Amino acid sequence: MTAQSESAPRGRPRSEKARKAILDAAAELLLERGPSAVSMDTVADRAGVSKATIYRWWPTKETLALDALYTEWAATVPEPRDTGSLRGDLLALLRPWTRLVRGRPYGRVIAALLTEARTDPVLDAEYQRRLVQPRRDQAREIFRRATARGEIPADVKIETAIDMIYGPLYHRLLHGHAPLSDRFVADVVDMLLNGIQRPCVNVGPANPA
Amino acid sequence: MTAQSESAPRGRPRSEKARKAILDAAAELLLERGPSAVSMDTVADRAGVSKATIYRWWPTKETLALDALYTEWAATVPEPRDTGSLRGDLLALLRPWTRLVRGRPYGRVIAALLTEARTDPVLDAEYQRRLVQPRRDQAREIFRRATARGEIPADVKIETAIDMIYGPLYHRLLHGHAPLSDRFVADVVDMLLNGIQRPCVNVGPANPA
Amino acid sequence: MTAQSESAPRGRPRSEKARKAILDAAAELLLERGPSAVSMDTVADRAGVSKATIYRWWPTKETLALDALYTEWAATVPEPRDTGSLRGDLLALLRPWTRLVRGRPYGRVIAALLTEARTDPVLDAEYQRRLVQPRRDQAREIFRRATARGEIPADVKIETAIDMIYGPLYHRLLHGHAPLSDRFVADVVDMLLNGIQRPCVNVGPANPA
Amino acid sequence: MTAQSESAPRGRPRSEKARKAILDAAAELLLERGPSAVSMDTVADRAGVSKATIYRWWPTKETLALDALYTEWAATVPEPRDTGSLRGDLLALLRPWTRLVRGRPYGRVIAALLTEARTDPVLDAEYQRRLVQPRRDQAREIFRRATARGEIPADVKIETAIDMIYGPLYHRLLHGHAPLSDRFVADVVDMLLNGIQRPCVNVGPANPA
DNA sequence: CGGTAATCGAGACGGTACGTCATGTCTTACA
DNA sequence: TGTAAGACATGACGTACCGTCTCGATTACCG
Repeated sequence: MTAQSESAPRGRPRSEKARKAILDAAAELLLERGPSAVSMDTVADRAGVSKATIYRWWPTKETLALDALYTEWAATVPEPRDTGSLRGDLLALLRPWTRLVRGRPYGRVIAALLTEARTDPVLDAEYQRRLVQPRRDQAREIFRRATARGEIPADVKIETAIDMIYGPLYHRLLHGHAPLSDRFVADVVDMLLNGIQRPCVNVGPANPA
Repeated sequence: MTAQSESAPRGRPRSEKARKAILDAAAELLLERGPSAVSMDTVADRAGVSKATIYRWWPTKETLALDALYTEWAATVPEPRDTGSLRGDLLALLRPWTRLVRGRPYGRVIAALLTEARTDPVLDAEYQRRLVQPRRDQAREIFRRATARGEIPADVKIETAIDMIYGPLYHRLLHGHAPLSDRFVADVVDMLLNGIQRPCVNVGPANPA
Repeated sequence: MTAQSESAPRGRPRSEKARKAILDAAAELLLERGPSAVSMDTVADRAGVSKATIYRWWPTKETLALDALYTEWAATVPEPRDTGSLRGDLLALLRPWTRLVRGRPYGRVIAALLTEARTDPVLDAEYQRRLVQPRRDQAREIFRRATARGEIPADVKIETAIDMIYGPLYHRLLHGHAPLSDRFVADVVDMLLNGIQRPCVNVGPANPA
Repeated sequence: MTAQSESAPRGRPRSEKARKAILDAAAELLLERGPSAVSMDTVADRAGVSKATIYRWWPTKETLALDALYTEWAATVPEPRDTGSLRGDLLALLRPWTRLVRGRPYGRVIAALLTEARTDPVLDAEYQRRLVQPRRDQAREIFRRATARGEIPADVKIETAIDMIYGPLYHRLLHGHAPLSDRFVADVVDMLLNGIQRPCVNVGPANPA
């Protein structure tokens, strides 16, 4: 028997059906008609739910959007495994993400969340905790393994390196000035690993066979 | 008789005073109270101008915001000169920009513009033309000079390299997970130039004294 | 079990307080500052009510004006009783109405309603139903009693006779070229009853000397 | 030769073409799309004329509407001649008018003018002078002739009698509750002449049985 | 024939009101 | 207590007129 930390819940229990309908409606609107189409009225209407029920559980529509996005992503993204090399690990982390992100107009959704997060510290914290940090934690672990393998020096600034990876990807996602192709992902990884400064007198290619 | 390129402007001429008042009011609201505070009513009120006058010249408030931002930036940003090395050129380009951008909450403003630009192609084109491309043109020229100097191989993918520079910077600007310090800028540049992969048997440091 | 003619009213009930405040504000503005002063913004402001609340219940400001006017009049106008003669009945019907109408600038209000009613069939129907027909029904009943009494022939065209009564009254009300005095009302009634064509060799009591 | 009270008119003379175009456009809009369609912008646009030119000569759009209406009517209405009897004179006066008025939606135009005239004394005076008094003058003259002929007693209140004629006609024109037919006009005239009160032992020819 | 002066077109301007829409709160009845 | 229904205050939206204004261009006269 497990300890029941919750006191007995009185009254009508929360409707799981309503919760799902709301998140689904929000995600659908978010991706198909853009963040500006996510009005509480529209979500309520489409979810067949009362507006009060939404406000009961989500304080703002951005919170709802974040939750909807998280629900979509959490279900989709797998945990990458150790491929044996830094390059391989990074590609294994980034490729699925870029493929997910390319398929639908996530750029404007994330931009909308960022707009609000830059103003609302509570939303910001939640955004960081749920969408940003998990990815960075994965990357951090990958760099840690690379250090352990001796692929990179111990004094490499990991946080900066992570920004060197995700920065260019988000840049294209949000600015849309060029496609977020698999090729681009590989180039970003290789540039970070090897640098661009004149033919390095390295032994062998970036990933020694 | 000289060719008259302009046809005679008929009717009352546009009020330069009103134009400035509107842009100033928009910029002020944008930076002090955030993009959501830029309502046409508020701008009109603060600029002492009729709403119709704003709509006469700016179709949407995002267009206005973009114009206001551009006006601020165009006046502020200097043209960087040739420092003699790729590293020096990049730092000379990026440091003034990061200092400008750090000083005020530009992150949310740009995020708001991006949100709209991802949906409205007309705004997107204007955003690219006025805020994105000029910076990228500068960076492209810098990399071209570096190639000419022999600092970097001719087959380096310049566009990707530009994303490797601006990506991390915009990443911190927009996500705000870590500060956009001068130190960070230097680290980004150095990582791009040298890579992070194990001690390279280069001749000398990145910037030979 | 009793028949429940009303289905259970769901949701927040309509605010009776708001309804009254709106009608009062509208009537006040209508009569004190004229129909052109009845803007939705002004009514909302004066009633301490949201504009959306007004639009929720009244589709146009003319509908609101009609409702406000009806509310004022319905409360004021008594049902006339049988005085025993056609002349007495007509005077008993018309005198209270002219006194009511004289007291305040109803002319412009009715003119404004008519302007709109001549264009909008829906408003017209409502205007006829609530402000015109009740009066004509009263007059029709009076003429019917007079026919029964033998005061007037059975072939008198009642509808025309009603227009002969209300026409001159409305004419002075709307055109304002001469006062709508009690004297005028009596003269209109007498002219209708006796005609103006040379001294009639009547025995009758229409104007007992 | 008459004395020229005007000093020589300096400057560019008023454009007769513009004047006509404005009045035509106003009349057209007034009758085809209703008084609410007569906006200064629309008239200016349709007349191919600058707004300033309209304001130069007409202070308000109601003044313009009145002028437009008067221009139409003045051209249309003939002066009735003496038919030899009061009844004939009245019918000769009223029938052309009702036919003119029936043909187009004048009701709403007049209602709109009245609405404004009840508030604006200047417009009211102009309305009375140009549209009301000429008609009443004609009617007054007709009644005067009837008195001279001995058709009606000398003590008949002429002004009231005129209201008994025009009142019912305007009533149907403005309220639209019944058609303004030739039959109705004749009935109004006959009711005024003979009264409705029981078969009068007249000798007169008003309604020869 | 050139100067003076009013009118004309075009159209920008500061306002006010329009009617709609979204936000977030509330009140009620039902589950 | 949670939920559906829906009324409510607030306030921005984008549009349409209002009446005023500032231009340059036009068209008379008058010296």
